[in-house]
Amino acid sequence: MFPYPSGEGLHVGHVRIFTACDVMARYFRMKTGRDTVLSPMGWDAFGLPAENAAIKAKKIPQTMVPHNYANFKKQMQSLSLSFDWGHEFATTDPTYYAFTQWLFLKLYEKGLVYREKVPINWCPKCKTGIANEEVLSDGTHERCGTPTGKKLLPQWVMKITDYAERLLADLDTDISIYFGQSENSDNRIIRGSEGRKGLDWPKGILEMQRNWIGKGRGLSITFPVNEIEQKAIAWTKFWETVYGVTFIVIAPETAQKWMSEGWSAKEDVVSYVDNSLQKSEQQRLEEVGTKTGVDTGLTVTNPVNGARVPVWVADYVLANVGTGIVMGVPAHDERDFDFATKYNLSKIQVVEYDKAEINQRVANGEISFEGEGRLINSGEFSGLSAWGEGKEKMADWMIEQGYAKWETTYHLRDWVFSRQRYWGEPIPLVYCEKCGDENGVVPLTEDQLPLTLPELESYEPTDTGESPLSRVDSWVTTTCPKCGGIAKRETDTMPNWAGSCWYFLAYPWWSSTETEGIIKTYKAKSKFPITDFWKEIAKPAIDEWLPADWYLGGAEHAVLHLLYARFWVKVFQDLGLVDFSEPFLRLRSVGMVLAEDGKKMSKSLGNVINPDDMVKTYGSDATRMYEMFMGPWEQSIAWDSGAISGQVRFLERIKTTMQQEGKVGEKTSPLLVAKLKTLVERVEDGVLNQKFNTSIAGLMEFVNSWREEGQTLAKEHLGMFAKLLSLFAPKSAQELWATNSEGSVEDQAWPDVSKIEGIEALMVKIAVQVNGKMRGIVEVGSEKSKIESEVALIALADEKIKKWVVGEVKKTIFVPGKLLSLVI
RNA sequence: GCCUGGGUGGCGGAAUGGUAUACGCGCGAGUCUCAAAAACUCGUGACCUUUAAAGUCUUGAGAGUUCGAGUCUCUCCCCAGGCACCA
Repeated sequence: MFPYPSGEGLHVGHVRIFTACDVMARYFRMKTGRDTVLSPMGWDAFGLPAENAAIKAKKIPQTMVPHNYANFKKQMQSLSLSFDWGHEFATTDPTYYAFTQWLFLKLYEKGLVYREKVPINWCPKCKTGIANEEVLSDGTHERCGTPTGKKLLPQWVMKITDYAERLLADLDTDISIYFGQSENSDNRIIRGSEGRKGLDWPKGILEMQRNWIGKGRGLSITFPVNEIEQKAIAWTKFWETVYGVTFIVIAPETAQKWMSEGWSAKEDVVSYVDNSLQKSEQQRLEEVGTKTGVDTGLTVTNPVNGARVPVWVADYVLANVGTGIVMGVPAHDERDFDFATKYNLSKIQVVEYDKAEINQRVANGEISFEGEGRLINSGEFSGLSAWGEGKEKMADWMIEQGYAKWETTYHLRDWVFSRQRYWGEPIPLVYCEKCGDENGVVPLTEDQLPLTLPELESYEPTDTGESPLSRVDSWVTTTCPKCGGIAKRETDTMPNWAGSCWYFLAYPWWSSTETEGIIKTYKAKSKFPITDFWKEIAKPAIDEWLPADWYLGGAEHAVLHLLYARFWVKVFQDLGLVDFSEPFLRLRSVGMVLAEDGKKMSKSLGNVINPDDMVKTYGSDATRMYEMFMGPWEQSIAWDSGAISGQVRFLERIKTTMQQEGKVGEKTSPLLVAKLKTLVERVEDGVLNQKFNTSIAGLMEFVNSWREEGQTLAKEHLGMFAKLLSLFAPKSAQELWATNSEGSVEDQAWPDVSKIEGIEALMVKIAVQVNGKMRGIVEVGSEKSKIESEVALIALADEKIKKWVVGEVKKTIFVPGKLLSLVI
């Protein structure tokens, strides 16, 4: 995942992610060939943090942002991160965002972007509307931590809900279909992913996406309202309790809708609804648990038994869950129980439980209970099992009778896409009174892209929800692309997710030196420059490289970037712009690097570790090694400034050992031949499973063995070791390589284990157990170690073991070359 | 409440059902030095024991499967992250 280049520079957390990327890239280049690897880097540079920092510094982001990413790049290079810099770009480059705008227009033309005046999440500090995904569960804005509110504003919204089902179902995409598609497929290593169903992503992130999409299958049951022309359609997964409905609750939003459709509600209902709708997200969250509501005076008829029950309005019913109307079944739902108890509404038990105590308390109206039991008070269904036959038969019957129908609901809401801020891609739409659509909108044509962001001296956001761009008359006033008359530009900008929704599609064909020029030539010769460019240049490169085999980054994007990018890719697939439905086949999420005190690193706590200082003090190799060694890569871990000295010592020891008399020679000692073979596999295994700490431990063990008295390494094998080391410590490895060989170690092929020649150690240690307990170790020749009778003979002759073998050996278990277990 | 990870020495952690505590940090002793640092060597889970040998115990708790369990099964406890008035 490309970083957001803040003014503070690289964080040690970035170093952890990008070193891992680098280690893997270096490994694959050696293993499968330089031309099989694309390991690019770019800058996600639009958006709030950069803009806020620029405002604070009284500068313009256009000059500040390039300065920031130049610094990031310098830091990355000082860490020997071997990205393919020829493909570098920033999302803020006009040539880049011409494509972002073009892709936006593609979505627009497909009818997936609509304008609506809706109450949206509003951050009062950043003074902009934000998406649902950007509001944390405590109601604060994920960027700045400010409590958000609601604001009614006309917004551009993306219909991500149209793709809800595919976003959910494709999590189970068989990714093996993608291995084997590209030209480089023969070389792609899919170890660890074979036979896997679904995206090879961390379980937790898959689960978070499933929860966020929140598919629910249930019944919509229609309760006709007696007093006015409305139907209360309640959605439920627990329709088997429908005979227990003693009231209906509607959300304030639903009440408002009914009022707008002609219901003249009582004064207290109107004020309750007004009041609730004004509550901020924060307030509503604080009030969870204390339920309030008002009797509307309306009643509905329960279709299943003709019972008339009252309709209440209460804000514990959420408008965006199901239909915004729920059945009140206080005997079998905790929330309904609380509400009914508070307002003295009746309770009817419709499920009887096995546990007498629970059953009695439900019958007495003392508690609610949800669980499997037998239906009672449920007409012809009484006596059937509540979650089995009863549930099934009741559904069939209600549908047959026309009381209910199946309905699948999703938690996912459409994506609010406009931002009332300056530092984002301008939305390429204009308003023309003459030829606009129902909203007055005309899209720009692609030869007019990029629509560049004007440079402004003052671009502070406003409290009114007006974009800063709206203050720039000269920019806002334009001509209509259709009729040529006077038109006004859209002044909202895109969220910073826009650029990151497709950047991975740009890497394969982007050239930091050539793309701008090529686009110019396309513009000169074609009315559809971007479309033609995509077809002729971008698409073939995308076909060759994507989807991405490995995607490494932080878990904080689980339902933000990772959801949005999947959505766009699916749309692009439908538009024929790409040929795949999932952008990232294998995702790995890095653990956080915490400060030494175990807290999050932050300027205000003064506990930040700066990678530049580490490089200066210990060197880039030791810094990289330490970050890869400090713990399992996917796990959060606190920085330990003492422990990095271990890496410095290790790198130093390699050099001093090499200089010692007799350590490098013509032949490798038998012990080291065997160890080198396992080391190659161990390093490889650690890299492919992101267990870099074990790879490094292996390298250390090998050096420890080499340092033992009498152990010699042949020049050839020392070179092999240098190759392994080069993944983690490229500079030290190159020094080592250069002592005996020409060229650059990173250009070499990965060692082939089967070609490691030399005599291996002859003696093998076999563990001996008696009745399952370890009782000794015997050394036998490697040939004999594979033969049970030979090992048993030696073991039983061993004094230490013999004394535990009292009586007859009833059974032996033998693992060739490893273990002998005797059962007495 | 639900979901997903975890729980192993003083610390970070390692271990296809087969020698638990690899590797590193720290700590202790020693070598070198006038001295210190660095470097190097040795030691370092607990108990018993003057020491050693030998032994016993030990991977959150308890049970089970197995010749053999950190690893598999069940019950429970705790920690971290995510979701949640989701009907």
